[in-house]
Amino acid sequence: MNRTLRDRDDPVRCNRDMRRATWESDGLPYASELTRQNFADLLTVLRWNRDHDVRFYRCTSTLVPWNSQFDLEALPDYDEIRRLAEACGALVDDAGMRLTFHPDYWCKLASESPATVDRSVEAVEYHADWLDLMGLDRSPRYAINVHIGATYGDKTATAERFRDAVRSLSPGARRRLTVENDDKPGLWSVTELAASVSDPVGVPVTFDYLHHYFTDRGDTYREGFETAAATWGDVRPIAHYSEPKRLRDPEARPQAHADRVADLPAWLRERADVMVEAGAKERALAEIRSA
DNA sequence: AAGTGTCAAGCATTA
DNA sequence: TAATGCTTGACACTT
Repeated sequence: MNRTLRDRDDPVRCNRDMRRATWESDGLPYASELTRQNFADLLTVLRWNRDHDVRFYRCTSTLVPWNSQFDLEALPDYDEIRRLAEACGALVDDAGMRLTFHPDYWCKLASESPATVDRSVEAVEYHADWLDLMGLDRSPRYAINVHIGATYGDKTATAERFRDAVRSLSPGARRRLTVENDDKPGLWSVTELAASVSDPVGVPVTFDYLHHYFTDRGDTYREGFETAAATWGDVRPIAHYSEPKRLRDPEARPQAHADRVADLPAWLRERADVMVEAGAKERALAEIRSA
């Protein structure tokens, strides 16, 4: 989100949503209206980003609320929504910006439950539909970034299920999928992802700097990044950078992200497009640029 | 008008 | 066995 635009008297935001009861009573027409407003505001955010030299944007997964329940073409305002989406994509492309999605925590492609896998595959697919609607390349340049996010007590079997889910994706979804290292020691490190997911089925690994602290397996940050970077082929790698909130607030969980960042490593910026993950969002970026 | 608790989706971890 | 966090807003309800 963009805090500057969100905090205006007339807020600009792309995550208008509704609850189940509203979906059941108001259905597609209301979903269409929210989607239209979300895309209209996405265009405003992207213009702001272009004008302020913010070249990397993580878009909300609530861009099209309840999209698991319908196809985009079914929306009453589809034509207008498509025009707005195409304008968003053209702006991103013309300005050389990157735009990524990060499906929510319940997107579990390697779940032991086939129904959960089906819903998760469907979630990745509708994120890909949005990127297609915007006319953006089917490439991890415009990533749909997920975590495996679980082991189910058996990493080998979990990796196998993840690979099967990847193989079941449509080309537009599969070619944009990336997988990120987790933030708990028992879960997935960059080395494990590179070996069990990237090498066999070609999914690039997003290196998250803070998460590497919890899953480093003895590798330095640079070593972890190099392992991940090698999985990106011709596409410039994505890295996530954030600092622990605990540096400023001793009560905070070790995994919690700080509102701001102080030190964005130069070596990382040289090799990757870096997404700053900070509570203060674009303000955190402005502050390190002016420092 | 402003504040509070709960809400579609899944796991690992901690209490 | 039950909270908690992951992110933040929608909505119903209370003040």
